Amino acid sequence: MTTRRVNLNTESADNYLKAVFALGGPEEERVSSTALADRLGVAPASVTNMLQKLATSPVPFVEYESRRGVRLSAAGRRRALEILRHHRLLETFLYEVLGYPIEEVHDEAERLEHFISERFEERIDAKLGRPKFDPHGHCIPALSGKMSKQTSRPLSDIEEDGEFVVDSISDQDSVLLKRLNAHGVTPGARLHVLRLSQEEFVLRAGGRFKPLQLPLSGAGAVRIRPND
Amino acid sequence: MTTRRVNLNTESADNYLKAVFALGGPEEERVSSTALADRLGVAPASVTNMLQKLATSPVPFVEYESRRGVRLSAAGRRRALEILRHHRLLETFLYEVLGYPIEEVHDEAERLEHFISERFEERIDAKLGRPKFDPHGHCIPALSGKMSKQTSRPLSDIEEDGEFVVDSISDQDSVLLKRLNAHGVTPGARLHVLRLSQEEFVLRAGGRFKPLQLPLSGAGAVRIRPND
DNA sequence: CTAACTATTTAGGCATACCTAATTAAGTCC
DNA sequence: GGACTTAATTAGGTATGCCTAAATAGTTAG
Repeated sequence: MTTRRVNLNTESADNYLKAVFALGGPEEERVSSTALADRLGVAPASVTNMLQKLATSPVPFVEYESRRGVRLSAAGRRRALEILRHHRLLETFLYEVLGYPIEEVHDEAERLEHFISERFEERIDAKLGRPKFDPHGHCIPALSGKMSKQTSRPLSDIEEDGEFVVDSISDQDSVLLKRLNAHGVTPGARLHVLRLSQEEFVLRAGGRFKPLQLPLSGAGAVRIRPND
Repeated sequence: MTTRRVNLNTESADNYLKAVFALGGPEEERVSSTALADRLGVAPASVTNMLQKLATSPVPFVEYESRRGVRLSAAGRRRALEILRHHRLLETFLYEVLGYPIEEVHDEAERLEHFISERFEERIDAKLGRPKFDPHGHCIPALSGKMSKQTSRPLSDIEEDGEFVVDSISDQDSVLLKRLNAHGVTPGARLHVLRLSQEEFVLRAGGRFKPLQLPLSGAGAVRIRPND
C-alpha cells in the first residue's frame, strides 16, 4: 500500500505554515493544535489532519509528534517566510504605489500573497527600492529568507511612563489600526506614554495629534523601542 | 426536497463564464459543451455539470437548454465583463507600471483577475489614467459593462496585399506574441502585408524591423484595420 | 491512585470540481 | 426509416479541505 501523493502547494497549506510561524514566535517553540485552530478559524480536527499531511510529505514542512505540537521544518520555514515576504511587499506596494488607506492593505495582501509570481514579487520589490520594512513597521524578509531580529517590545509591557519610538503596529485589527493612525501612532513616531492603570494607557504622538486612551488589549498591538 | 444552494462565486465559475463570453463572439451565439470543454481543458461531462449549476442558480448566469448549447444571461454577461475588465486592467498595469514583457502579462493577469478587490481595480484604473485599451490593443470594458464594438478584422481574412494598421493581437500564445513583438507587430503599428500563398503571409512593420513570415494560424492572432 | 477534565486525534460526512465509463439523443447516410 | 456516428448527458468515483461526533491520551485534583 503506497501512500498517496498529495499536493501541498495550496493556499490552505500556506496559511497553516504562516500560522505556525506566527504562533511559534522568534524561539520557534512548538505550537498546539488548538492554538492553530483558533488562529485559522477552523476546527481542531481539521488542524490535525493538515498537520499530518504537512509532516508526512516527501519533503516534510513541519516536525510533528502526535499530541506534542508542531514546529516548522527548514522547508516549512522557507515557505512561510516566502509568503510573509509576499505579504509585506504587497502591503508596502498597496500603500506606497496604489495609495491604499493603511487599514485596508492587510486584507488585500492576505488574498493576493498566494497568487503572485516570482516575477511580480521581484518587480514590486524593485519598484519600491528594495524596502526593508512594510508600512506597519514590520521587517520584510529578504529573498534569502533571512530576517533581522526584533529588539522592540510590546507597549503593553511598559510599566513606567516615558518617551518611546513606535517600532511597529499589528495589522490584525483594522479598526484599531485606523484609530491609531488617526492619532499619529505610526512607525517611527515619537510617543509619550502614560500608564493610567493596569488596564489603561494614554498615548500622545505630538502637538498636532489628540491624545489617545488605549486599553491593555490595544496596547498589545503596538511595539515600541527606546527613544534614542 | 429543496434544491441545495450552491455558491457560484468561484474562480471556476468565473472561467466558465469568461469562456462562454469569448466563444459566443460579438453576436453572443450559443456555445457547445465540447467547445467549452476544449477551451477550458476539462472533460465535457464537467462542462455539463457546471452549466447546470450556472443555469439553475437563484439568479441564473446562463441560459441553457440541454443539448442546445448555452449563452450568458444578463447577470452572466455582467460577471464575464467584470472579470474581463480585471484581466485587461491588470495586463495594462503589469505592462505599464511594473514593466513586464508583453508576453508575460497574460498568465499573471489570468491568475490575479479572480482575487483583486474593487478597490484594487479602481486604484490601478486611476493610476493608469482610465485606459481604454490594454497593451494587446483590446478594449477594456467600462465599469458599467459597456464595451465598444470591434471594427477590425483578422489578418488571416486578407486576400490582397496592402497596408494596414495593427488593431490588436491575441494574448493566448505567448511565444507567438513575443515573436510578433520582436518584429514590430504591435497595436497601432503600420503594417505592409503580403499574402504569399493560402497558407503564408509576410509582414513588414517598417524600416527598423525585419520582415516576418507567418503561417495562417499565426495570422489569425492579429487583427487589423484600414490604413487611414 | 483513580476520577474528571481538557486537548487531541480518529472516524465518518459534505461540498466543490474534477474525472471515466456508460447511456441517450440528434443528425446523417444509404 | 433504420443503422451509424458524434455530441452531450447521466452515473458513479476521486482529491481537497473543511465539518461534527466519538474515542483516547495526558494532566490535575481530591
